[in-house]
Amino acid sequence: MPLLLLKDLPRYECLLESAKEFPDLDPSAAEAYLHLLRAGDDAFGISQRNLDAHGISQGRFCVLMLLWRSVHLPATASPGVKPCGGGPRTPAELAEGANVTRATMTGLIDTLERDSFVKREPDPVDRRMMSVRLTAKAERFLQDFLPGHFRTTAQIMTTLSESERKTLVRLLTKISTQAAEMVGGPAPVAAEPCLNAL
Amino acid sequence: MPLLLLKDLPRYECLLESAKEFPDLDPSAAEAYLHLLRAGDDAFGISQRNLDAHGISQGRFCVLMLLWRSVHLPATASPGVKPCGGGPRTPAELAEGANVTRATMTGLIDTLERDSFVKREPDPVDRRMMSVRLTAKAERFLQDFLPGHFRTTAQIMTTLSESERKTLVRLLTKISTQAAEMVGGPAPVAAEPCLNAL
DNA sequence: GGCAGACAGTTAGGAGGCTAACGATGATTG
DNA sequence: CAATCATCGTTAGCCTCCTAACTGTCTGCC
Repeated sequence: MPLLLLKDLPRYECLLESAKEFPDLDPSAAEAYLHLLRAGDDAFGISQRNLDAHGISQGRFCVLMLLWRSVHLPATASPGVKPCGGGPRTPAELAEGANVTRATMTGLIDTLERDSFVKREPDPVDRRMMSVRLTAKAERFLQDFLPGHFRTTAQIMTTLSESERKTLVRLLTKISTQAAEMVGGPAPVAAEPCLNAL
Repeated sequence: MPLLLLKDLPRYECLLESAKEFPDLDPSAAEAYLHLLRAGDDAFGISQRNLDAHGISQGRFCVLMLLWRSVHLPATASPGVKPCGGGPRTPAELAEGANVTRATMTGLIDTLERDSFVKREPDPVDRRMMSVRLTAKAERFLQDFLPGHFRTTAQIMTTLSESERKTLVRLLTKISTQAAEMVGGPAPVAAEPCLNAL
């Protein structure tokens, strides 16, 4: 469980109470924000539990899925359809896809290779690069593991109707888009000295 | 950024494609699940950026907020209104509130105390316990930091109308409730030997 | 009183992220 | 061709989280 998070979210009245002291506090925004993090962490925790039971970490699973995608959803899908796969092969591409640094990816591939889930091979053309490949063992593992994983994630969303899911995705996409704009924007005012100047 | 996560979510058609191979894959559920984790991580990342700029980690901030709540939202709020505060004081209570282990809380308090944000005091009654208190420096820091923090979280939700926020909270609460039920339920089938038996 | 068990806080060691720097290789450009 | 710069994968060291085990203190039952 990666997120260090409040266990019990403050009730709405408490947010209103705090808003008296901090005019910048928008109660409905804060409520939405906290529920988003809480629900995300809850959902993540459920699938984490599933992964743990199979002795595989979220990071390793992510790498396996990226490699699996590059095998099972090849770039040349049906004609006239944009390709779904053609996924990453090199450590740098995998790091990009998994949203981690290359250094972290080196560590992940190290342990995956130690456990015989992947194999490194030098690129015959560009000698700076490596090529990472799933082993047969990993293929068997995924064939075995994925159905249960999909059932678990489906069960989390069981309580939502199809139209509710559509609505949720729409709202979440709005949030992600807004977040991306804020990241692209100016960095937050660094009150760097505040920590030590007090 | 705690979540190791796919950078680009698979498009819906790709989920449909994969569902052919895995009948257990519910495309709309998977889509909602992935967007939830992505949006949660995005929102978390934004506020993380804010915290980083002030040299404070998410974990430390969480502890400070719990302690702040116990000071500024006392258990005896307005008459007839359920108390908002009366927050935790001891390391064990803080660990419970922040959803981490007591060992982790020890480490957090260690560094907070090193930076003069909190002070440990032995409990005069029960000599097993400690009492953790915010220092004046921490109070000043929060007074300084929180307005910007609240503006940031409010900005993330800027794109959502009041009714959209209400809807979002309602759907997310459903998900959290469902997740809590799944956690309480039976543990996932542990295919323990699968890793080494292959 | 005395002892088993529960509980608070800490310590030790491991896993998985990160940044910063490195050597090796390839690309670009005079 | 040679110098410079970019890129790839790796290493080293740090931080924060975790689990497991330990010490000291309280509680309950004889």
